[in-house]
Amino acid sequence: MRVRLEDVARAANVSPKTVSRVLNDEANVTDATRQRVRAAMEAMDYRPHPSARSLAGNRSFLVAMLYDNNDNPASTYLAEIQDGVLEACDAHRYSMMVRPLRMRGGDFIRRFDALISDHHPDGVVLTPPITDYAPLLKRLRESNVPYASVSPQRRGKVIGVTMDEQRAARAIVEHLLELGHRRIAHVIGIADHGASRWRLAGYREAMAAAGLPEDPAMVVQGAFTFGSGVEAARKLFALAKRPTAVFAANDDMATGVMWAAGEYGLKVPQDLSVCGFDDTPLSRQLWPALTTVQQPSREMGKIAAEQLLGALRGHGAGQLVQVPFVLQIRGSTAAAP
Amino acid sequence: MRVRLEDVARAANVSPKTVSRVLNDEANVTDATRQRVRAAMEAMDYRPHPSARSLAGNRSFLVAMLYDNNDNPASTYLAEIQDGVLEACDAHRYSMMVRPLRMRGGDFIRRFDALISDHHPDGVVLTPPITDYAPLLKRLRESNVPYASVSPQRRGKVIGVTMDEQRAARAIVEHLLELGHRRIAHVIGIADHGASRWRLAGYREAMAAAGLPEDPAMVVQGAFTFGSGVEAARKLFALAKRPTAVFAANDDMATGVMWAAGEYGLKVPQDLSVCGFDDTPLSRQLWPALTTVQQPSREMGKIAAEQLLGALRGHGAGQLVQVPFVLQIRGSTAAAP
DNA sequence: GGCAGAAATGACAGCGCTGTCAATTTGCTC
DNA sequence: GAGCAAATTGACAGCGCTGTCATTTCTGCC
Repeated sequence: MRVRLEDVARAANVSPKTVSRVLNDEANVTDATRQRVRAAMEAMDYRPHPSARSLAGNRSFLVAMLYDNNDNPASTYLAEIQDGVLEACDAHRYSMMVRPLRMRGGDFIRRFDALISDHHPDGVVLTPPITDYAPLLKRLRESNVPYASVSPQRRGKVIGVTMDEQRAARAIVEHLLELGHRRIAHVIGIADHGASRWRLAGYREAMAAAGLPEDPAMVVQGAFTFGSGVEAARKLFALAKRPTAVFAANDDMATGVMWAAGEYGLKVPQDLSVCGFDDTPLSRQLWPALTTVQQPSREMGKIAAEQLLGALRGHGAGQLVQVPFVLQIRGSTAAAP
Repeated sequence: MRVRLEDVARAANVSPKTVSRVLNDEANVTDATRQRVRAAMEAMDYRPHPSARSLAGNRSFLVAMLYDNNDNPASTYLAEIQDGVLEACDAHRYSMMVRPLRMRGGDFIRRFDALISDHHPDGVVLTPPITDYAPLLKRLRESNVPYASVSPQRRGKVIGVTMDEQRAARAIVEHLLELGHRRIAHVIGIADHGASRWRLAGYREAMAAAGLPEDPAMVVQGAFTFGSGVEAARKLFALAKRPTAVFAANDDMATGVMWAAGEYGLKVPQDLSVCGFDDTPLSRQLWPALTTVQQPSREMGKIAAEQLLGALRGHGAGQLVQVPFVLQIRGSTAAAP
């Protein structure tokens, strides 16, 4: 039979309420009592019943991780974040639930509300691009549900984790500049994603700092997918003065650019340097391997969840933590021809 | 304030217990009453409190999806299964929780027990390679937790979903044979995964049926990773009589084979045909794109969860459903040189 | 040693449902 | 229309915890 809190109380010779206090790390328990109760819990392998705790205490010990399954980034990126979030939740004895929330198609507010009233999460972790949907953020604040973002965002009083995408993008373009490239193209990601904007801004910043005027033909719209990278590259390669280097806003599009280069008989990196962003496993498996920006996704998920849980448990308000990026210079970039 | 079952009961002019009966689709409620209660629920946007239901009814409405985060297959594969499982759970108003369970390192039984007593899932969905760990399956049965597998397994009285991997492997090797290949190599996956065994069996079957004696040098061990594919291929290419075609047990290893081909100056598919298994997104993004076997992962996750939920809700015992595979013939295979 | 105030502990109700079983209504048969 | 079994409905306790508030025990201080 299941060991209940009451059983532990009897074994430790205290009232159930005191065991509850120990369980929840509350104040006003002498160290001696706390020890005794802890020992009894241990000895009996006591496991509190989550539903009973939730019902009586009016909290669920549940964190929901939201992602957009419509135009989400690479699934490996999400999987890594998920792993990190899960690790943090486990450490704090919270459960985690993942929830897709399609942002295209209007009624996401209704679906979000349903999620909240169906599952009662104590907090929510937002992943890109959901982090960029202002109406949802507004709704989150209205419903008074604490949340943390794994996000390129860095403004406002948000808690979670971020990376300086603009500086990373600038750094990778500077790498191309150092290799002697001047005609450097950029393939933009989905327009309304924050990530796209910051990566573009970093590209522009680097080009401007190098004294290169912006050539509109060198900046083409993509959509974060392989196919969109192929199409964007075809436009670039059809130009009279084609670029010698392409910085695509993510690895999938960069892969598309490399594919298109093959079509046009351009050798990477001899004729064309290509770089991406994200450091997906794919980027290492290409030939040549892709120069890209690595972000510590797993760690970011973990940090975001920790900030959220810290705030939930009243340990301060939660921060917006910035993590470093790493430039992964690999075979797809070389000196300008 | 929250709408409770009692409120619905008052509105529909019945007892709380009757509302509960309607909520749980129980028998012995007249159609008229059922209608009335349903209408009241709808009108008040009633959402049962999961913890209260769980506590009183002694079930959690929770399905746990287990995966091995040690040597798991491609994360996209898992992500797709997860999506399918989630879809089925949502449809039946169950929650889903994903749980990594590292199989290397012995104490997975203890960690599994902790998972059960911490979260009380009503059922469990197993993904490869967890499906192959007999001790865990034994423990599942002992603890009386219903489970379904997404699995290459096809023997025994298991419920879930399966694909005929052996026949698929045979089919892809037959495709190579039809192209005129005779020296066909196979790169095996992690030895104790069921998937590896069946894919190898399919390879052997096809070769034997074509009257080709098995050449031990043509069968090399891999580990489902890109790197292991590279190494395996190097061994094959170093042979005096190198293969004209390689069938790798998954796409990641096939990608490694293609990489190694580049190192050796072998053109794919002119000098070497390569094929894989899984149809990961990666396989489409290579150049040339990879010939491979597509399995409907998302659908498989959904079916497994549906079988499990059906059994949980007493609609029969649950089946082992077999889904079809699709051979994806793409640019990486061509006539033998 | 006695007293006030703070700290520790406990009693008890109740969170929102469902299981059990009793009470009531319905549908038949004669 | 009485009598009986089956179907429907309801009363009530209780799932395992925590919130509230009352009670007891411990401090320090005069």
